[in-house]
Amino acid sequence: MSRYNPSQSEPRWRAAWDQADSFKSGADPSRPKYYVLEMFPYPSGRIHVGHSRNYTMGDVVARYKKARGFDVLHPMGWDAFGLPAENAARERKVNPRDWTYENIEAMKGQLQRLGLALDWSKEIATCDPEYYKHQQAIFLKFWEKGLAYRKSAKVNWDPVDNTVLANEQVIDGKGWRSGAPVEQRELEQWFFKITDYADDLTDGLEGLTRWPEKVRLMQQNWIGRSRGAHVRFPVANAAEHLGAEAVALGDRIEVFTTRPDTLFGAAFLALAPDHPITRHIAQDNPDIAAFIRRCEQMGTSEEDIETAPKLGVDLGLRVKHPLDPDWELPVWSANFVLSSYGTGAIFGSPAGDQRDLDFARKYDLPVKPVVLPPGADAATHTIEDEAFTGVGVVYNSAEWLNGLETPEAIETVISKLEEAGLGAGATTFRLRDWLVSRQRYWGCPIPVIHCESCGAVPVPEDQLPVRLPEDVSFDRPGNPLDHHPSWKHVDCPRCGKPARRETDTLDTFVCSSWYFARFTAPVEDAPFEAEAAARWLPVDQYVGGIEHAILHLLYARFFTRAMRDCGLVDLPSGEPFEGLFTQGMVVHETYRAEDGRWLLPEDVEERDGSVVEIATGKPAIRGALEKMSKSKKNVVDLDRFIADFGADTARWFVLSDSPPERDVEYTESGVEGVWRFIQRVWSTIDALPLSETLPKPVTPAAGAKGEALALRKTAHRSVAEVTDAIEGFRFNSGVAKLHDFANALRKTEGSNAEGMLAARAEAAGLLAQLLAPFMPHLAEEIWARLGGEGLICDAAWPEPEAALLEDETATLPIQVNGKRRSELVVAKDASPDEVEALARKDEHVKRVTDGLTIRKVIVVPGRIVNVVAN
RNA sequence: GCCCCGGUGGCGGAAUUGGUAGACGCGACGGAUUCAAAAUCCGUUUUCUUCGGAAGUGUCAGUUCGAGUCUGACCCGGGGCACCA
Repeated sequence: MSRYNPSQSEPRWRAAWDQADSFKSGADPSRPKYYVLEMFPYPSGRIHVGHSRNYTMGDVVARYKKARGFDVLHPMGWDAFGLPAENAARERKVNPRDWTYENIEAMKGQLQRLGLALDWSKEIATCDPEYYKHQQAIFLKFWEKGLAYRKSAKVNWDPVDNTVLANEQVIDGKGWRSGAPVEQRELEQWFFKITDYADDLTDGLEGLTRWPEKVRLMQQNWIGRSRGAHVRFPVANAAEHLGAEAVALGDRIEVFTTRPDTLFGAAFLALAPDHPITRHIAQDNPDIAAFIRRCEQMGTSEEDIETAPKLGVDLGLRVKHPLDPDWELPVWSANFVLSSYGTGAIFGSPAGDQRDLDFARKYDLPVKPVVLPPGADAATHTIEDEAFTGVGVVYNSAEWLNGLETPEAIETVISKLEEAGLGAGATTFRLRDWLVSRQRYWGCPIPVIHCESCGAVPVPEDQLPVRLPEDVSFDRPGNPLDHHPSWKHVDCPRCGKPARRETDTLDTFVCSSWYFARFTAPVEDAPFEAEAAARWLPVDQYVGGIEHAILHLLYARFFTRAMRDCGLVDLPSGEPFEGLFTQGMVVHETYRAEDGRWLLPEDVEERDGSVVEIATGKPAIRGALEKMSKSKKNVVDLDRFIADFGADTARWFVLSDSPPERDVEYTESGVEGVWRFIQRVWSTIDALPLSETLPKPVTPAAGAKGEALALRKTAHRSVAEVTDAIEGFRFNSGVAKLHDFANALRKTEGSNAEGMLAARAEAAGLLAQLLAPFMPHLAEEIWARLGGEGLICDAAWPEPEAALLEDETATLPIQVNGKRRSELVVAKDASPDEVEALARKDEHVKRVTDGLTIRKVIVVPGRIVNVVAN
């Protein structure tokens, strides 16, 4: 009996796949296409077992779809621009380019050793000028179309990474990479007009039925569409308080509200502290200037905001109620009004909004309820400390409005406002435009030249790419492109006068917003071939981490729409990813020394129930299970793992036990279990007689009886079950079913029943085919051993024989009053009456119903019998 | 505070439309093999039990002939959003 040796077997099969060009896409355009993609990696160094889960899942799908007859595109590339390369340059004095390409080479080898069915002919690296020159062309196209623009705005500044960040990259007020608290700076920067698509991006979510509900919800919340109205309040005493500039600032104050139906409950207007009118009045009013300063000094952290009291100051300004000219309202400035949302101004309706109520109570402003909650009595309903924010019936308002239900009242008020020319229905969004400038070196240069006479001028297309200079110095902080002696000095392409090159680079999320399109045909003279993109897009199955739920996945959806509208891609929906799967991580135990150092799991051991560091003998602390990461020292290197156990073990392990969307814990014993399984499968195959005497593995063992028939049933049932599991992304269930199947096959060893050899040969062939997407090397080895034709990766997926999926008899559980008491073996086509009669005669049923009357017997054919007795 | 997801043996988890709860794996225990160990193989493994059976899927109620699955309230864990008008 031989053992299975992956280190000998696996390289042989990878060479065979390479030689046959097995995974080349587009080989047969008559087949339906299937595009499967895993989020491409950042070349950070080396791949560990944690990374491999993502690629393995995509690979199962790719291999399965190929077997199902699809022309599969499964490419791989490198999200190669980014800060770690610059940090490496600073710390180790290496060139970011060299560092990146070395990592790419190392990681490519690792991915290849994992046995992934990838089409490497489509490989791309975003830091390659061949890639980013097209990105620069797309940028210029967006600019031409008004989808890219430059403006001065308050932006998020990361003081550690020394660059600005998009809103999406600020998590809890901190930079997404550095974790440093973000500062606000007024800078002139490039933006993409993602807000143009805010509506469409929200509406499009509904069609993404193969996306996780959770991701769609997160995007919906992030875009934050609210429908309501803009309402303009005429200023009653503008001349007094705003002076000659009243007209410039507007003699009306516009607010946004989602509840125009509560307009008659208005008690005040409130402006943001940095609203232009607030600022203007503050020029001559020290009290208000002091208030603004005080608001600016307030923290922006979660805790600060939660505990911050409502603060405000009366600006002295008064406005007229838009639907009642005799009614004047005071105008305040309040710290809870944000200048960045809506119009930066609100009308306070204290009975219907908790913040307004808190504010009104504090400053003694009137609280008039105008919405009557369902079931409440108009005569007695009052508001104390809690506002009523729900829907109901309007009262205490204008005659024409009283008595209307909330939705109708909203519509009615909007029409009245429109008639009066003082408002209109409106939709606002939380989403802001995407800030894409970065003050970094290792990114795609923005192809713009700044000229004193001509302004910002696009680099002519025939001069693209604008290449990054390679002779850069990281000796001082800041952007090396700014410090470069010559790179930024160019002549204006329009007037020829000396000008300055834009030294900002594009956010690396721009690179990942269209790479999936370039994969379809990475040609030289275009971002991608329009025809190829039209055939392959959208991606049928995308696999990646949940951490990109908003960032990458939202940007890519925007970018695809923008490319569509620039005529670059023919994809009417604008949706790049038809199916999305967000996989869980591989987590592993962590250990720390008492002084806080992270320790490798192999550097600690258990002594008398507690953990100690082997080197020092000092106690160590067992930490939480954490996602594998270098900084926590709990990674398992993929090369090391493959050398010890083989790629198939890694693949099988990361798919076992936990559902794909949840985390899976890395354990030595789990890995050993996989190793045992592989050896057992191999020895089961090895126990079959030599291939010459065996039927070919695809031959049905027709006419089997008894034990042989039972094995055939198990085999064909397994085909159906494993197929379902793969289709439904339940790889852990597929793994379990394959365990069952392999165990069943193994149990038939030594049986001399009639027709058994043929049945075993057939089953072994089916087992190999079902294993193939999960453990492709072992599957090839078995296939060859059985004398299968060609490579198993080229074989068509097996179809179960329908007749073998059904039994002639059914085992029905019998319940009495819902409790299982017995079971009954009946013919599959037994009539309900027969089954009922048998159930009534059952010994256990008789015993349990002794002394009771059987009221009813429910027979669910083929499933269950329930006897109701009392 | 709002929204979403989850809670099943010692552990990871299975049970896809309401129909035999605990598949499969890990661990543990017992046995075989061995001078011994490793490896391997066989068996047991939800709990209680008077060995007939009884209880059991976070808690409490409900719907149903029948609930892990559906409904309501609550408890616990995880995630997202957050003075967003």
